[in-house]
Amino acid sequence: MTVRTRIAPSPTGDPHVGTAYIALFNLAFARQHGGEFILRIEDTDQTRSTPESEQAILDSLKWLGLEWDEGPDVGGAHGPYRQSERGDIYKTHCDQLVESGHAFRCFCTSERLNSLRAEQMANKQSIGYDGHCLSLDPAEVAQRIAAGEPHVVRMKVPAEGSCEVDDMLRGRIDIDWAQVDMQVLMKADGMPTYHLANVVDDHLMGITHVIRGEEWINSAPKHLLLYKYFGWDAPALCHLPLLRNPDKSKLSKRKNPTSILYYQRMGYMAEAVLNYLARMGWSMPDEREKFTRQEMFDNFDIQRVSLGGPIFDIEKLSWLNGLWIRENLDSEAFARRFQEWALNSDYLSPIIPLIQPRVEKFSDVVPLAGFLMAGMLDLKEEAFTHKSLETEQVRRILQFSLWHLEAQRHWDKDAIFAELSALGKAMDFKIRDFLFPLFVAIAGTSATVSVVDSMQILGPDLSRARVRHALNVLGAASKKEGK
RNA sequence: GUCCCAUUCGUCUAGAGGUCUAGGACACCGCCCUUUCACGGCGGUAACAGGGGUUCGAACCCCCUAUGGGACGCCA
Repeated sequence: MTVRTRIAPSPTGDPHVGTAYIALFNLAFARQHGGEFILRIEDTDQTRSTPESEQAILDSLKWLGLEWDEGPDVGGAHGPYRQSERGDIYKTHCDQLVESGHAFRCFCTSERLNSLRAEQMANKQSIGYDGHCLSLDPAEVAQRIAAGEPHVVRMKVPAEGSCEVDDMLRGRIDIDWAQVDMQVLMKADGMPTYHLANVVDDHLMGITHVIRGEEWINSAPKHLLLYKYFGWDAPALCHLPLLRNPDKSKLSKRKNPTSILYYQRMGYMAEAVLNYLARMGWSMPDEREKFTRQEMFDNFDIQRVSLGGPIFDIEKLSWLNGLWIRENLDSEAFARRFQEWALNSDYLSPIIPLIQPRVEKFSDVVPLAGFLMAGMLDLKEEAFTHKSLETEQVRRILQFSLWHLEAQRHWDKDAIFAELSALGKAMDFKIRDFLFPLFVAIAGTSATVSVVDSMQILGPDLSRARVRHALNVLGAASKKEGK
């Protein structure tokens, strides 16, 4: 048995806890059945993954104690096998589908597709490709290809009936073929879409079980149909519930820290984070809350997964982490772990040049740089009083900065500074005034080291969380200055 | 808008027709322990979304409604 999941690196390079969640259940299922677990990085678009973002997610999963098997090299154009020289397996398979009449070439422009969509939206029809190029004359197709006209390849879909999707947890799900779009398989640039790549290399790699997030249920018919077109056996499918924000929407960084790096920086133990993730939608047969990775694997039963989307509750995670710290670490281990967390040279070396010029005694270090080893700061509203800024302006600065920080893709100090200084200028503040609220939000005081350096060191999620916290301390930005 | 998935205390969950006056955990409240705080111990508040069936009997099965979420890209 070979189980796999696919992960997409985040464009910002932040490894998402949802990814770890899915990976954990894949691993548990595979180990429970003595099978392999294959992890593939999926990014045929290549807009998300860079060597750094891929490494970041892999490192985070390792930190959590998750492991995976290599699996065979099937020569895919992407993923960990991107380096492969074995040629384009997707093009070959795609051509095969065109020849067998299961797929067709489509020359429609994106303008036509956009207006089609707009029209369907206006007429309240269901949205999808209208089959415009479905029955083009083969001679014409050949001619247009020869002329170098850009085109894509789309899969054909049955005109009527429905697709039966068998989900390991949900049983049978019927989806009408009318709901299934004639999915693009091969893009105009010659890269496969996720759907094609997914099916082709899963088959080539001998995948027997696919455990993925709930958001894929609707595309399951496309995948199943492709297996059928190729004449291959489809793997068993399992769709796990999605982790949620406290407002029940899909867990997102706008509302929550979602990066594994954040939990690392906050000083959670990997064992506890993994333990907590395991409790999302799953429970031990004896209902105990605290258990190790191995204990989970020994008792794992995927049928015990509950389907309601669980809300990621940081308070309970913290409680669990406290249990781990108190019960599983003796003084020596605690000392070692703490040292690894706070005083390792990777973390410390970028900090030293920042603080060394500003201290007179070693005893100045903790008061000056302690905020770089803290979680949320204990801020008071008074800390934000400034000689020339009104409270309302402080709020606006923090709110706008937060929005910009949330959108920040490359989290390094130069990029952050460029972004903030442009924003400050646009809002017509002097840069030193503009930065003041951010100093307080990030460091608790304005008399400290560079705020953008600090943000880089703290990382995006923790920095954003602190700015968010500062806004909470100041009250909602909309609230009018009355007192 | 169309389709799909879900719905047990505020939150995570146990519960596979009778053992459910629904159990555990987090959070919250109270008491005890304690020079403080935390830890720990004990106790408490708090839920089967609503309505119809099926059945001798329903949290559990079926239908409808409601609510929440997800999907509808040459993203994954």
